[in-house]
Amino acid sequence: MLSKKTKYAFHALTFLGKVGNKKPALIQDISEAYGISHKFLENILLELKKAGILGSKKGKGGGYYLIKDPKDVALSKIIRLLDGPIALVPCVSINYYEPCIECKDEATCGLNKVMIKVRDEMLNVLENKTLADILEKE
Amino acid sequence: MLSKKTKYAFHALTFLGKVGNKKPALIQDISEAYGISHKFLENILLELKKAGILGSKKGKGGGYYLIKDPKDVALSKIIRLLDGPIALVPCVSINYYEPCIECKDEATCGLNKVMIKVRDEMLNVLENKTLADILEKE
DNA sequence: ACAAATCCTATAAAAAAGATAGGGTTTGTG
DNA sequence: CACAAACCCTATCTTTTTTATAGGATTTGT
Repeated sequence: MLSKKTKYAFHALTFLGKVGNKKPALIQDISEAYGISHKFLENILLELKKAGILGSKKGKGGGYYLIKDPKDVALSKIIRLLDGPIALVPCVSINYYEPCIECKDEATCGLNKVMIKVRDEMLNVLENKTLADILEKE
Repeated sequence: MLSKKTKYAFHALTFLGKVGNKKPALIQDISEAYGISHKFLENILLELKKAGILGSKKGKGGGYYLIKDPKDVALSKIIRLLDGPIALVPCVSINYYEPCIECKDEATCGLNKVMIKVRDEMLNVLENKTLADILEKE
């Protein structure tokens, strides 16, 4: 399951996508819209900013806004940023690869093989669906 | 990612599948084969037994053995048993459904829609691939 | 000058996962 | 029968991860 962090990120991005046009929205407004703790959301938005997805403006009239075109923000990007690997086992992760400690030989591991298949099917959706697809359906 | 519990379950099932023919194998032997703690694995095998996937025999010459035909053990079954939901958000889980607290209206939630798609693609693999597929590739 | 708002980092609290402990029960064998 | 082998069961402990909070620093508009 996705962490709350990631889910909240998606909701916040959706909120900002609806506001649109680089108009800054307040953390406050987003957190109230979804009943998310202000401070928790603050950390999340900051990460999204550092990743180049959001921009921000300080002081009165400030807030966060979407920098990227929603159709250029793949779901996979957000998940990887906040949750880490998408794959179900580390030994088939593309971005967070690690050998499985209990596995002596990856080449002859049957689990490895089927998990590659699962990963590919997940990525097929998550890399191709974007924030724009979420917005379109709201 | 899958928990270690689930990964270990897959490895243990593979081990037992290779032994085959309802010949009981010792916890000890499985745990040594993969470097898994004996006691931790014991709990896992017990759960698999309670779920009707494994059988066991006590006393000398005892152990655990596969009750089911490997091709009747879908990967999804093992994951759900030990890890819970396969879906990435609770509001699209088939077996562990829960509404998302931050979501006011599921019907108009864009995230919900794309996550149904992800879930279906995952299930398409996980319901159709079985222990037999893992065994075949080892 | 002041207030509004983000920025930053640290820490606390809660939950989940991983691991261990230890006695109970069943069963084969001499 | 006695005994040892092996699973059965449930509780607890430890570690890690996740979730949440705290509090001051910095920037900016009026």
